[in-house]
Amino acid sequence: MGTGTADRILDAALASFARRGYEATSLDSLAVSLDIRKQTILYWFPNKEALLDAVIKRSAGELSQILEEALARAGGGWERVEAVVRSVFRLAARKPELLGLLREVARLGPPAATEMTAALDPLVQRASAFLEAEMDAGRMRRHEPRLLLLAIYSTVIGMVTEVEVLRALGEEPTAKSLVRRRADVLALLSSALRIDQGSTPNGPPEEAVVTERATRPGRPKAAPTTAVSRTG
Amino acid sequence: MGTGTADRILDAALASFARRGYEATSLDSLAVSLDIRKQTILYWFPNKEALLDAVIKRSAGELSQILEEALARAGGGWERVEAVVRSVFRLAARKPELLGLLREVARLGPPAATEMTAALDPLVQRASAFLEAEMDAGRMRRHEPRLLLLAIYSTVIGMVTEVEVLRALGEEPTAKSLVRRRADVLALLSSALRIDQGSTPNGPPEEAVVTERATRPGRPKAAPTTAVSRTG
DNA sequence: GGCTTTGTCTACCATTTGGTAAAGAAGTTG
DNA sequence: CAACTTCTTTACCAAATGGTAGACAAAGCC
Repeated sequence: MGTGTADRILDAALASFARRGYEATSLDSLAVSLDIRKQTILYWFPNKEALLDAVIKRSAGELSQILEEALARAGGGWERVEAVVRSVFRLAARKPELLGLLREVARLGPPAATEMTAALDPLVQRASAFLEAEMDAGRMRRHEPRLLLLAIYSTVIGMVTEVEVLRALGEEPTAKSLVRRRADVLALLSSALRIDQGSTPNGPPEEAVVTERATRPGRPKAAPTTAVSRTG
Repeated sequence: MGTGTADRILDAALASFARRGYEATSLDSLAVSLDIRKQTILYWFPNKEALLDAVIKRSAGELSQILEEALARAGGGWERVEAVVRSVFRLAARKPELLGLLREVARLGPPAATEMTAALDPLVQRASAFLEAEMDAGRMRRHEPRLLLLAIYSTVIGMVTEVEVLRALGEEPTAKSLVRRRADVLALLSSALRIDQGSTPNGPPEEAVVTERATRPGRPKAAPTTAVSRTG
């Protein structure tokens, strides 16, 4: 990441906006965490909202770049869905703030959300068109593409950012759990969307199974001790 | 809802916490919207956090009551999933604040989330056990029950509360759109989870989706004491 | 009537917030 | 060196925030 002051501020702001929320982040606390004075922040960004805007702009760029690259590497058909999902999960491990910010901005609404929306719109359009094409080709079950996209978005983002709900379900937010969640999301999406399940038996469901095996050999739902009793 | 001061405060707080968020809701603005003084709020609730707690307690109770009733009326098997989803969508139309609060509390984390979690835990346990039983009975595709639950939760809540994402997708947050979304969610979940044994007596899933005759005939008189029209 | 309880209010207050003004400090350039 | 630009700081500030203390009115109770 950047070494310049502005970049350091953006990093800290991104982290705090994502984890604590925009309103709950004060310029002072941000400054303290960076060991600078609040006025330095206000020198680089005229006010708090401008800071948020800058964070959104940079993050949206990074986000779409990551997804674009994943798509560029990916093949066609279902592979593309998988590539995107994997990218998001990788991001959840490597830079969860980006996804946290996405969630926060969606909560904040306009004008913040408008900017994020605009930046990610090309990807949304591509995804929408892709889903429709897949349906037309008979490789996916037919649904309203936009709503399907929202369902996929919600599921993946939920699996990755809904820490409290995960906790409520007795799922710890560890790296190992993340891998399991990824496998499950892919399996779930596959059974929800794919139509070709009968024809190509072994090729497609590949990586998900591979990574899952990597977690632990004997994990067949032993359900040790408590099912769920997280009442901390 | 209640006519007492405490109840009116709870109503307004619920609405504002859900729509604007906890931090963005000031006791003063709340008081203004109720045409009372801030100190009256602090008379009934010792501090802001206690107010949030009370809102959560009441809302969690209402929420679980609604779901319990829906489950009590519902039959078995897939019908139960449908009943719950329908309940949530009905709630989204009739009292969206409850779902908004759920989302907000999940964002806030402990201690708020802990309370909500505790209150809804029985339902979570039932749901989890139910899903597992359905899988064991071979009526549902096998997945990790808790993660499946999270996926369902995320999808439904997303469809209902992610206003900004909906807007980004070109989906207007109207009542008509809500009905479409409900149909789509049910169809999606159906194709994702159900193992169709080919002996479905009630026709294809799409039909069953539209069965519910909407609650058109009689609206229950005048709205019971508006739940905060706007806040300064 | 007096006395206490209950509920709402006015009057303050300490802190925090985002933000302004302007003074250094540290180069860069003429 | 002096002027200028770039960056960071100190010194303030007005508004808003959550919260305390206590006056005041209306009941209920003896």
